[in-house]
This record gives sequence, C-alpha cells and structure tokens, in this order.
Amino acid sequence: VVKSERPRATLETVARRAGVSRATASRVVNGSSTVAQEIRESVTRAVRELGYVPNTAARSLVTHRSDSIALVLPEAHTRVFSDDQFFPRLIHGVSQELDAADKQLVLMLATEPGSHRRIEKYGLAGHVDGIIVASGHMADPLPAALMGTNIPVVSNERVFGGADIPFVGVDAVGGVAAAVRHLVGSGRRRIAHLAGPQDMPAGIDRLAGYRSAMSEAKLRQAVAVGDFTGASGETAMRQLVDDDPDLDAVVVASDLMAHGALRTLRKMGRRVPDDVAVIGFDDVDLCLYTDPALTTIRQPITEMGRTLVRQILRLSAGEEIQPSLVLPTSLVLRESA
Amino acid sequence: VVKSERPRATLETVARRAGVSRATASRVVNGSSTVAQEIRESVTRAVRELGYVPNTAARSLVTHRSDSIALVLPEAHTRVFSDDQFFPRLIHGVSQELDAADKQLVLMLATEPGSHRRIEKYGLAGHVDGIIVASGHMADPLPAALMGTNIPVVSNERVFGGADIPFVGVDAVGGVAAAVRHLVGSGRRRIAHLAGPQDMPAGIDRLAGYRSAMSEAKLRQAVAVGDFTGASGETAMRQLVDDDPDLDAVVVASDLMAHGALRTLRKMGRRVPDDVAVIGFDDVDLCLYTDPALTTIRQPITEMGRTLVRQILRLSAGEEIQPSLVLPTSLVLRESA
DNA sequence: TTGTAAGCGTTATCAT
DNA sequence: ATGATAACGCTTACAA
Repeated sequence: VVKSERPRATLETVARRAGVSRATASRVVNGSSTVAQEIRESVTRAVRELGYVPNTAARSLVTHRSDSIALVLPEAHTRVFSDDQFFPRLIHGVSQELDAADKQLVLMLATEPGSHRRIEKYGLAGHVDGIIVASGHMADPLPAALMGTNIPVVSNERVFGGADIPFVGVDAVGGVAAAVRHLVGSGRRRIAHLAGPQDMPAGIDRLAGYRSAMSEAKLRQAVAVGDFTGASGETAMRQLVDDDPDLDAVVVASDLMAHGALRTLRKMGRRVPDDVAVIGFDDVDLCLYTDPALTTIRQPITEMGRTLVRQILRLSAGEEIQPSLVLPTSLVLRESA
Repeated sequence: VVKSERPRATLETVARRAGVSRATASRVVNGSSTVAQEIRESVTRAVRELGYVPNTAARSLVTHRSDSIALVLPEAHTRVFSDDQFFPRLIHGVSQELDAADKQLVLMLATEPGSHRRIEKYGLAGHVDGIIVASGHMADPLPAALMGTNIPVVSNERVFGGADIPFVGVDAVGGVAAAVRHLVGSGRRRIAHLAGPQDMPAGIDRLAGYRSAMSEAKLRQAVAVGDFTGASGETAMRQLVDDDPDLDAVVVASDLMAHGALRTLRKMGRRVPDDVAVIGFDDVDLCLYTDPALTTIRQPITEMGRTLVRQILRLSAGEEIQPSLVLPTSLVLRESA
C-alpha cells in the first residue's frame, strides 16, 4: 500500500473547490448561520471530499484558544499510583466530559517540585485553556502559583495558603459522620478512627467527620494515623487494638488501609464484624474481595472528574462559577459492618 | 492581589529589548550556535526579564511539529479501569520519558468504536507528532486505521490484520514458561492454566507460554478461560479443580484472577501452596496482601511506557527503529508457589 | 554573524 | 450574505 502523500487540504483548497472565498469556507466550517444553504452544502461537500481538517495551530494562533485542558496530577502522591483507583477514575471522568465538549486532555504528572516550573510555564504560555490540579497535600505551592498566571484553574480539594481556588470536592466529613452514626445505630460504642495523613485534605476531612459524629454521640474518641497504604493500615490497627482491646468498631480513612486493618484484626483473633465492625473509604473493587466484603464510604470520583471539567470549561468561557461544589458520598453496606 | 494583565511577551518584544532582530532572538531561543556570545546573553536576559515563553501555536504553524504525543487507551478494555494498575503504570512511564524530552502528553480514551473517528481525525490533523496506541483486542481496527494516516504509530502489543505496527511488548511467553518450569522443578506435575481472553494478545501469549513449557515437560495440559477479573478467576478455578481434583499447581494469567483463584481454593479446602501452588501475572500491589502472598510473573509496565516513548520519538524524528522490542518478564517468588 | 522578509493556515474586521 | 485583507507569533531562506 502506497501512502497517498497528498498534502493536507487547507481552507484555501476547500474554498477554491467550492468556488467561494476562504472567509466563507471558514464560516461554514465554524457553523456560522449567515451562510446561504446552497453554499453551505457545496463547502461541506468539498470538506468531505478533500478530507479537510482544520489546522489547530493556525486556529489557536488567531483565536487565542487551544481547545485543550490540562490535568495536573502530583506524581509522588501516594494515592496516585497505588491501587486505590482514584487516578484512573478521575481521568475517566475528566476524559468523558472533555470528549463530549470536543476538547483535548493534556496530562501532566508533577514530579514534586521538579516539574512545577515547567507546568507553570506551560500554563502561562497559554497552551491550554484551563488547568485542573489534583492537589495532594495542602500547602502545595503549585495551585497558588498557577492562580498567579491568569489562566483558569480548578482543583479537587480546597487548598489553603493564599489563593483560594474554585474546587469540586466530596463530602468526606458527611460520609464519615454517617458511617459513625450507622455504627452507633447498630450498637457499637467503642468506635476508633484509622486516619489518613493530616497534611492532606483527604486525611483531615475524614478525621473531622469522625470527630464531629463522635462528639455528637458523646462517645470517647480514639485515633491512629496511617498514610493510606495497606501496610500502614496494618500497624495502625494494631496500635488501636493495643490501646483499647475492647474496641468494637473502626472507621478507616481508605479501603487499602481497611484491608490492612482486616488482616491485623484476623491475626489478633478478632472476628469481623462480630467483634469489630470495619468501614472503609473509597469503594475500590477490592472491597468485594476482602474477607469479609468491606462496607465502605463511596466517593463519586468519576463524577467529580466530570464536574471538574464542566467548571473549568465555564471558567475558560468567561462565565462565573460557584467557588465550591461538594459531591455527596454514600455508605455502601457489605459484610464488615 | 491585582493580576498584572500585561500582555504576554512576544519574540518581537524580546528582540526590541535586546536590541536585535526577531530572527536573532529566535535563534537564541532555539539554541542556534551561530550567535555571538554577547548577543546571546542580552537576549537571554530579555527573555528572563520579560518572562517570555514561545507561543507553540505560532511555532507549530511553521514547523509542522507540535511537540506532543498522543497516548490512546481503549476505554472499554477490562484491564484499563480495573485495579490491575496497567493503566497508571503505563502512563507513569510514558509521562516520565516525555517529560525528559520536553514533550506534552495528550491522553485519549477510546470509547470503543465511538471516538475512533475522532481520534483518527485528530491524528490526521497533525495535532500530535506521534501516537502510542495501547491496543486491547487483536483486530482492533484503530491501529490499522491510524497507520493509514502518515503519522507515526507504535503499539504495546503486536496487532494482526493488515498493518504491522512497530511495537514494544513484554515476554509473556517466556515468563509463563519460566513459571511452569519453576513449578516442575519443585515437583509439581498436574499444572493447570487459568487463561485470559483469547482475543487479546495478553491472553493468547500467556497461554502459549504455558503450552510450550508443558509440552516440553511432556505434561498433560488443562486450561480454563477467564476475563482477567477476580470474579472470573473464582469460577474458572472451580472448574479447573472439578475437572482434576488432584491438580497441584495453577499458573494464572493475571493477579486479579489469581486472587479469585485463591479464594476458590480456600473455599474448596485446598491449602496454598501445600496442596496447590499458585502463580499470578502482573505483580500488582495486591500480591503482597493476599493470603498467602502471591508469587507472580512481573512485567515491566513502566519501563514499557518509557520505551514506547523512545520509539515514537525516534520515529517522529524520521529515524529508523526496530519493528519490535520485547521486554523481559521475571518471576517474583513469594509464598504461593 | 545578523537582518529582511516571506510565509505557515486561520479568523475577524470591514467593505460591499 | 460574501469577499478582501489584515493580523496572529513564529521560523527560515536568502541577503548582506
């Protein structure tokens, strides 16, 4: 098969073939309403016959838009490349919505401080119409830096420190509180929390939800901190049991840690849920396969990705948006609680 | 804080400030060697002071390069959004290497046939300098279609049907064969294979490795087919045991399926590895946390991503490349075999 | 070694 | 409703 190296059709070619000016051809391509039906058709035909596709470089040179959105993910962030599926699900949602809007997705993994400058520069350069930053730790300098450039930015977490970036989050506080209430409702009283890192909103909010529901129920609080990994879940769980051998429930800040907690509980001879009820957070596939199947707090990651895109698109279109949107979480009941 | 809305610096601005022509400024920015030291410095200074960043649209309009590479992933592909980590790891490797080359990563999820045309068109439009397709099934029409456009394409799997696309794969055949030999070497004789889908190279090759090593060892073969998910691993394992209650080992085509197989074996009262040895494929995080920890065949996904990028970059630079590269797999011994 | 000037393929302004 | 024409910001012959 010989490749047909026929030079790519340009608007000029299309115009000539349709017997109109380049301007008119452009109007048709961009769906302007001020073009005669007849002419519109002949241009459309020329486009089809020539296999014309607009040159985006030329287009964005004049429109100052790129029709692409950057998604920036902190590479080092524990959760990103572990198997908690946050990353793939987020991308999935973002990609879906971007597709629908016919925009491109530019993915940037931020190796901690190294590529920050590169990303900032890229944003500045106007190569993208907007940036979605999936921030990890609070006080991550990147989001604020990005806000400095006058390109639209949204985040998946509220970010402290100077800039307040519009964000789309999930109601972790409410989710954990609901989980605690569920436990209280089923008679549990010595309910501990296996928390995530306290320098990330994801860790902080879940703890806050626990504290609020526990003090509301006037129960004594017990907290151990992990780093969202399975291994940390194992050790933190051991500590929790050592501190209070009579504990009868634990709400864990991630499913991976909950999985670790389950292992520890088995090793320590506690039956789940009979002796100790366990509730995770995230709702990853693994929940179905733990023994027993893990009750968990589900957060709608894919939906978050979609919403994030809708927000950044509005922003880049110059519209006003709500500074924050919080998506609901839900308790998924399985066997462990 | 008032945003300084000072218009973005252009090459013109830089040139004027440095007291040179636009052409010379361009030369400095692009690292041409034919510029006097002194001038180079003053331009560099102007660039810094003005915060100049080249406009890529303008640049690619004239150079016909975009300095970006597309990574196309089949969205529907079971493995992509399950938790086998193929997807994140591949992206990780791709991103790393692209960063190093200062190229952008454009991510496209291909909703099965829907967005194929869109992607093909995008490639055709020359918006990217090259495309990496992570093909799922063989006979996926997309890779071949992309080969039709004269933009460079590489894949992670060999693809049949017409076009032969340069690819970077992993030695699944050798990996599984090595696993079988390991089992034979430790005295196992009734070794079954829990295979993956037979319309994907990933499923086919692993089975081929099994068959080759088994016939070499002159052992009777037993195969059941799953779809790479944990649930399918459970049912296929049950079938395998029902067919041969005395089986003493199983090589599974994915860790997720192996996890399912482990559950079934426990339910059926088989001890692992005492009664039945189990070996998985992939080496996901989960392997450390199964009970017992899963021995598995590790494939270097991240490295594959990096290599894929190196190949596509060469191709887009007009260099010749080897039509195929196969990365080694390795057996990771844990407790299950 | 440096400058001049001609594009690259669009969109957008302004006439007509 | 349509057509000239001037940008958009850059690279690259070609001249000097």
